[in-house]
Amino acid sequence: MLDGLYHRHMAARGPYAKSTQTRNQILTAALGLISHGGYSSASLQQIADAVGMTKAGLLHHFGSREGLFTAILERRDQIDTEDIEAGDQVDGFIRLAEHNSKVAGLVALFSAITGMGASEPEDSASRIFTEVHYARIVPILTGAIARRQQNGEIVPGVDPLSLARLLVAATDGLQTQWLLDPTIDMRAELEVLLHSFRP
Amino acid sequence: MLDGLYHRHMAARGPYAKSTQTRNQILTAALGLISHGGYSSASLQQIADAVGMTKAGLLHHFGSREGLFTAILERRDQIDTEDIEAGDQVDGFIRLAEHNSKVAGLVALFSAITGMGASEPEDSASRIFTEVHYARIVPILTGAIARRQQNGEIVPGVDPLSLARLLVAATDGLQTQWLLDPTIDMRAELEVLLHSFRP
Amino acid sequence: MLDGLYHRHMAARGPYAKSTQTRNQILTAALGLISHGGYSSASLQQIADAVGMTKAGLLHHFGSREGLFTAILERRDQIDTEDIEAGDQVDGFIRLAEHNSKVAGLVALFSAITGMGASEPEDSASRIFTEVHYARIVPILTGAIARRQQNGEIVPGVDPLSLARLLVAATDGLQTQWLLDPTIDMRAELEVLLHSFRP
Amino acid sequence: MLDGLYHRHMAARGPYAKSTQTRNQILTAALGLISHGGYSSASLQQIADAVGMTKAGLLHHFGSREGLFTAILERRDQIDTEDIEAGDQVDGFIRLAEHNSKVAGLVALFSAITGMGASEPEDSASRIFTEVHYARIVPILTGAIARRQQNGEIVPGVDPLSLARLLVAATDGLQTQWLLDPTIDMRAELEVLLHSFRP
DNA sequence: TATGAATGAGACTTCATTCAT
DNA sequence: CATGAATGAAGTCTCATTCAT
Repeated sequence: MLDGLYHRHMAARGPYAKSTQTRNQILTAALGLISHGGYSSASLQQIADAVGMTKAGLLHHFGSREGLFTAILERRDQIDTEDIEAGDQVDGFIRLAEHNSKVAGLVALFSAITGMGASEPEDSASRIFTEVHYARIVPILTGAIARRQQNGEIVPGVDPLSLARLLVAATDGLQTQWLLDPTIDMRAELEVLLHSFRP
Repeated sequence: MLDGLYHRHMAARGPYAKSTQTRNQILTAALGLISHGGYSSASLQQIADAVGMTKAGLLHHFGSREGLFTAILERRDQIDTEDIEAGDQVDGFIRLAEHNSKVAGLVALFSAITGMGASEPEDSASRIFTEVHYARIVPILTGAIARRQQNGEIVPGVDPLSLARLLVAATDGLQTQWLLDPTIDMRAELEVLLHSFRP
Repeated sequence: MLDGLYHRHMAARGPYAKSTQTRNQILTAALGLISHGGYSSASLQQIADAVGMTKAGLLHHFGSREGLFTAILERRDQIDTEDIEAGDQVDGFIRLAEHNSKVAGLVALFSAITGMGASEPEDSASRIFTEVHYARIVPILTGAIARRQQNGEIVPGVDPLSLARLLVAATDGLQTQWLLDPTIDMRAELEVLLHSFRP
Repeated sequence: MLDGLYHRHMAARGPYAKSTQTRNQILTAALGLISHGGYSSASLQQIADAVGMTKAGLLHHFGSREGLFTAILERRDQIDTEDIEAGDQVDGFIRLAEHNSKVAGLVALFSAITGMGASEPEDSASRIFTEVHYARIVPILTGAIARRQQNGEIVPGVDPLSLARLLVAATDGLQTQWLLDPTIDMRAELEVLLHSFRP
């Protein structure tokens, strides 16, 4: 379709530039609102006000409120995954957990979406994100742990998949605790966990 | 259980007889709805329909939708705390995590409320529950872990508070994963974690 | 009716003394609230607060909110009727209209109850009051006007019933206007009306 | 009527096409319900059911229940005012009073809104309507009466403003009586009143 | 005589979403 | 690409009323 070509063409320099910029403004505004008043207070109306658009404008870009929120997490997840896969994957995972915790609202949004999403119907945006997230991160860590085991950095008796799940679970759970008490040192806690599995 | 007798006694003659019964019906209906359609689909209207009341009737008893949901978790938390304190506390905690996961909807509700609550304003019902929950369970486990350490059942080098937080975090995180994949054996996972801290 | 005698008797010394006093306090408080915030703002809760009772306490005395309001008007209607019948009835009617307009809230209550009551179902308290009120006052004035006609004080060609209705209607309508603009001189207006029917 | 054409024109293509139609359906349904069960029984829920909408849908169009009711009266008031100003104004007023009394519910609504509104706070919708209504009709009649006086159709000694108020008051009051007893001939009653002011 | 609890009804605000423009 | 209008769903507050004590 001409339409596709037209849009791809324009994207390089034309109206899509603005679109991408607009989308990023929206996502940033949403994160800011979440970090202030929590997940449930970040309504479409509030986000729209923050970026000077209407609710319908937001939905034009993201389809739904949940779609907007999962777009934030999805974008972050893809960046994170690339980073993790680039270097040592276990260390990368922990490093990212700590790093992301500095982005106000991101942990809160992740906590809320996965907390709710896990019980939602299968076609819900938050449920889908949650499933994809775990389906992406757990295998990566499982592989990394298996490799460490072969290198003798992790005790041989433990199932890599189990440890990967534990590591992810502990990270998620610690994020929730950290939201309530930011003095918690997530990285140190996770190091304690990993250390106990060293030979 | 003494608790049961006490309540049954009150129910038989006090002015709250009907109230207690009604409240329990409401809480049970709410759990059922959550287990079916997830947290966000359990609206006041649906719960009201399920127990044959109006929305205003529910709100008379619980003040708000969140108040209703936190009442479920609070009630469970109190029963659980008593059970945990009665015996071996670390084992009790793990046993309960597994046991509660058999009550349809309870894990989903806990996951949603703590996931959202952690980022809500300080006066929000879900935030308050979440804070109280951690303020209750972490010290209990910290003490239990310290005692195990003195008995030589846990390696001496680890900070009991850190391990308590890790244990709670892993449990919460595993519940989320379990909601998505109920084949996960939460108890076995947690045993792996604890085992790694044995001398 | 014996009932009337009985109540008057008990009021003087028996256990009803307190009741009568309480009822009067309630009615007075209700009138005060109406004069401040209008009919619809005078809720049972507000009246109860004003007299230091509970809503259920008020309803014990008056059965319903409308019952309370019509009790005020009914009591006033009976006093007024006696006054009117005692002297010249047309003058008495006009004098009372002016006199009552000095009791804050009374005109407002009458206006609201008759305004709504006229369209309510037949068993509604406000409807019943409204019907009884007109069924009481119109015949009295009809008779009085007929007598004035025979005395030559009113032109002979007019139907006494028509004029009575006109007089009552004008009085009611002027009360509404007076609520909005208290500078209106109700008595002077009604004198203009009556004057036009003089020979 | 030009007015009709104009509106029909807009309805055919403007963005408010559906809105105007919907609003009229709502107003008509509301009038119907009032004529059946009285002012207080016409709840938002009932009106919503009658037009196949939800309560929130109604409130989108009218802001509040009172706003809906005053919209009915306001619409009628504007049409009536145009009609009155077109011809002889005193006759027009009386003719309309009689004419409107044939629209089921309209008199009941007017009676209820003005009866209550006169005592409500200044920012209440019913209060505002009531004030605007009198501020519109009384001056028109005052002018018309003054002109009749100059033509020698009304006795010279009477204040046109007083008579205008009396005429409006009598009309409003008679409407209330007519609601209770529809055999009352409002037009004949008002002719009696006007006749008495002829020279 | 009076109360607190329970409860339905109603109004209204916020919210997300759809649709036509 | 973005908007305003329309609209259903939901939560929450106020209110009147009933009932058992």
